[in-house]
Amino acid sequence: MIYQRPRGTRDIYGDELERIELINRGAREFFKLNGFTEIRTPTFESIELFVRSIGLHTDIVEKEMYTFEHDKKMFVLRPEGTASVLRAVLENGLKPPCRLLYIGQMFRKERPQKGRYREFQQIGVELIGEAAPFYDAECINLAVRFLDTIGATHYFIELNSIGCPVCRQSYKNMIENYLKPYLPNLCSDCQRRFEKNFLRIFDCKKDSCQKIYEVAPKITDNLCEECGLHYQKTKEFLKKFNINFEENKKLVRGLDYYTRTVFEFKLKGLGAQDTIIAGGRYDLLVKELGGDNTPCIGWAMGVERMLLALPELQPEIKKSKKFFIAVIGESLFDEGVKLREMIIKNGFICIHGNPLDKIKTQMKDAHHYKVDYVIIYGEDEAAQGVYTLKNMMTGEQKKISQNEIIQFIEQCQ
RNA sequence: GUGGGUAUAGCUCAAUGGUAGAGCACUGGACUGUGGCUCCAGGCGUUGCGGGUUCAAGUCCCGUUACCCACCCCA
Repeated sequence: MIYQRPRGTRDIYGDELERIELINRGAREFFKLNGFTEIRTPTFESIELFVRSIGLHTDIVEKEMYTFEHDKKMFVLRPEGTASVLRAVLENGLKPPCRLLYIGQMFRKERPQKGRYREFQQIGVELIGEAAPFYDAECINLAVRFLDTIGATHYFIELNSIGCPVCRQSYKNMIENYLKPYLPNLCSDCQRRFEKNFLRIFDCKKDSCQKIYEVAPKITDNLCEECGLHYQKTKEFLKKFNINFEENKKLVRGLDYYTRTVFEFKLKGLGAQDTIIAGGRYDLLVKELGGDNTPCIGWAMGVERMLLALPELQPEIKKSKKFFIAVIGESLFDEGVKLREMIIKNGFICIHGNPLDKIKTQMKDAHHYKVDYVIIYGEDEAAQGVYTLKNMMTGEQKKISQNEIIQFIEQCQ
């Protein structure tokens, strides 16, 4: 093999592509009906946009993003959708509140593993300019109902609140004091997280660390009054929506702009990357990007991961009947063209064989393409004014008139 | 970036250090207007790549690349 696709990329075709398109179409339809507008932003943006939104976690920018320079400016293949969408809202002067849907490829320079690729597709929604807890619940509700329409079921929802900068700061003091005696017992990763991004310690996968965190105070239990109330109301609305969720007080986010509600939809049996939808409230980000104070909430779904987990739960893709026209001899070509037009007009798939090929070759082609019916039209048929219709499943064939074949195609399911 | 596993025909995989094989797929024929079934015929593939050990390496050793899984990270 001389050429190979780059690490972490995939060639998508056939049934898999059809399933992805089915989900995309489903998303457009569903969210349009729920008052969303689709937005398509550039696949690359100025690097400053993401540096600004992600903050001073510069190692993410350097290690995890595809960057390139052009005309002395640095650009980056977008690693996520939210920053671009907010930039577009500000740049185009869209007036909040607005509800936006995006569908597109994202790029992250991570080492690939199960359910993690360097180029992947996300479907995401953002409710921009909505502060009330109802919208936290509504945002999750929309995800649930969308998953319903695409036939996904075996997931569970984890919910938490990580508060605002005020409660986070006081919680930080609390947890620092609490963990100080345990610090030497934590793994080296956790010791680093403790310094750089302390909420992330709860993501540690080591039992020895988790044992300590299990009984440590959680931010969820130490929210300020407003954040606590917001969380309470969110949960009440979720119950009114009849949505089952598990509170996970160790569910956190890596970036600072997240506030209050965070949630993930997870699937068992997916491997280490088991989150199919991740979302949360980000009340600080628009201001961070230079806009007015604008509370927002949204989520994004990884489409490939979704598909990887639920191939069998995809709604059956309707297989349209497939015809093959085997015209024998160039002089009869016009007849085949007419037949094909009629078949396609009726919404069926039709492949036209090469009229210069022997019938045997054309039959083999028909078999190769797994067609349902072959219509043979050669000298014999032309002389008798009929067509030979062969059912490739049963092997039966019969000669029928032009009217009969039109009737057959029109009644074909 | 770190760790473990894997790498043999188009695909899925065999081969106690001793001549590289099978199934499927593919091509042709039996079958000159009929695919699938049956039968017959057709594969010297730099065993990922580069070194080394050995009389002898797909097999052992070192390096390297790619893939898979996990860690880190996760927007």
